[in-house]
Amino acid sequence: MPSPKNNSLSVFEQVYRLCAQVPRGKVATYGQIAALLGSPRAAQMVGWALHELPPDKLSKIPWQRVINREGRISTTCQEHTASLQAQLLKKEGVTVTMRQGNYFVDLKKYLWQP
DNA sequence: CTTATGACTTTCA
DNA sequence: CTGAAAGCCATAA
Repeated sequence: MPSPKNNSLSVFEQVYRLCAQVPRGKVATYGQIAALLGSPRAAQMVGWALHELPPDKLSKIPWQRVINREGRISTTCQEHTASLQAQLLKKEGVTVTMRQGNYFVDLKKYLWQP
């Protein structure tokens, strides 16, 4: 598991920073974040970074605004459940719909475009 | 240097 | 259309 305790500007830090830039009421995809970091194929890294998101950042970083390419909340993390993420999004005015037990967001409408 | 892992993505049967 | 498999990238051991 990654734990970049050093002050080096790791991918994690960059991911956190980009997430913080996502405006309220908008969402971004893992691939999008990865592309902004300069590595369009490192989407899984983004997911990983958010998975390891430390508690102190959890309250400051809008991690819920980052979803997969289909606009689906595909978190498997037990601590941060999809339902919780969906609630956070709804609280921001983002419409979250449930299909077959999965939460979906309308990317056409809410995708963040920098 | 080699392996393993992960809240992803794309391709193929 | 659906599900499985391989591909990709950064970090840890």
